[in-house]
Amino acid sequence: MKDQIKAYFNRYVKFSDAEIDEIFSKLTPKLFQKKDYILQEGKICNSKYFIVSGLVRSFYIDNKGNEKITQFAIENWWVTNLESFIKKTPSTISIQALEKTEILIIDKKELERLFFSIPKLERLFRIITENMLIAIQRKNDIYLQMKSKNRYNDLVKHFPDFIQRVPQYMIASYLEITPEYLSELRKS
Amino acid sequence: MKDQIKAYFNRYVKFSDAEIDEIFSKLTPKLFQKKDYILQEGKICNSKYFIVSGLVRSFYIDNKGNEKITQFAIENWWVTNLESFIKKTPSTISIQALEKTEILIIDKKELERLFFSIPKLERLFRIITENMLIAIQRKNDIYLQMKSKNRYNDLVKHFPDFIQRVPQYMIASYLEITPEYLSELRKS
DNA sequence: TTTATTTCTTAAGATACCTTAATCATTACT
DNA sequence: AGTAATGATTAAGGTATCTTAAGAAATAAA
Repeated sequence: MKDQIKAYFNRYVKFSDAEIDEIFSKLTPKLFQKKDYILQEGKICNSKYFIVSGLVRSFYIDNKGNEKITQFAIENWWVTNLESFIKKTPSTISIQALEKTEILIIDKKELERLFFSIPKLERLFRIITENMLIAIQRKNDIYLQMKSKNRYNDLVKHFPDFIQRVPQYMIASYLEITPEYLSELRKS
Repeated sequence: MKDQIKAYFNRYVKFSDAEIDEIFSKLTPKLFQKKDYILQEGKICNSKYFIVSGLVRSFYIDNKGNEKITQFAIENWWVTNLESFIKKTPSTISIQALEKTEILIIDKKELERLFFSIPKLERLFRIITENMLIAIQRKNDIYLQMKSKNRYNDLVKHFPDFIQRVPQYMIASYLEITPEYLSELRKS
């Protein structure tokens, strides 16, 4: 696991082994079983979660009581509710494991301390945040332009994993359509 | 103008006057008239743009030839096409002034140099990027949950400025509906 | 293997939003 | 002031997607 972390952290910024050790010592591993909650809506999110293996979803319950999935995340992705994390407000989303999932937890205060002791880490997190922003903008652009049929095809093409590992009704939720309509689309 | 910059940069991180001077010396002021392009689709975006005063929009042309506005930005906001800026790929959007707009331009290479000479600046930009991510996520959530009638009401409530300063058909584009349908909504 | 639970499909009727095209209102130009 | 250009409204008919409700299929539990 430490090798995976080392490779991941060295991807954009080079850290010494001593720095990696220091960072690693602040990461708390935790194993989540399928359906376990990593973060519950309404709680304040004081951590960022690094997925070592497995699959999770972020979702909230809309005013009609339906689950709306905003994100899937797999190995080597970070998940958190950034707004709650930054502003210490109650989280508007829940994060839940869809498979048995190994996670490394970094506490907000520990991360702040690490930013001061290892400024390069701040650089890494700036870059990660930029990449997230790009990803989320790209998703929006695609959704803006495409009808749902094409959004589904796009997802199948770029993330075939998700299609296989996630039930159809969750895919529908992520695509912002009803499961019934997705079923309809798949026929044609 | 320098006072405005100083206040802005000191909002999240405290800089010395010498540091502010160094940063300020790398910012190139430029005045854009209404309808001038700050960035053209297809060009590589090598700068971030800080709006001192005025109003701009980001937009692209969809496959039917319609303009789709993805963002408005006013004084004290940064605009850029992050994907193009980071990956040096052709920009998928254009940025255009909707009013006479004063801009400070920071070149990518200069910014990288400043990050090394003033590490605190990296911190500021990490925070700015996080705030942008939060804003874009919030917009998405609102758009996911709300029908267009409510999205319009929400915009009127939170950004009354835009409604007054921007023609209705651009508001419609931003809300992802046709001008005709927005007109319909406004009646009721 | 049987039963229970979860997931997927089908179909009919409803609604949000779009398309087109014409008219009206406003602002800018000469 | 008069004409052109731009922006806003109205209305009719069409399409994408949702709602509800029921039944089929697959997976998990007993």
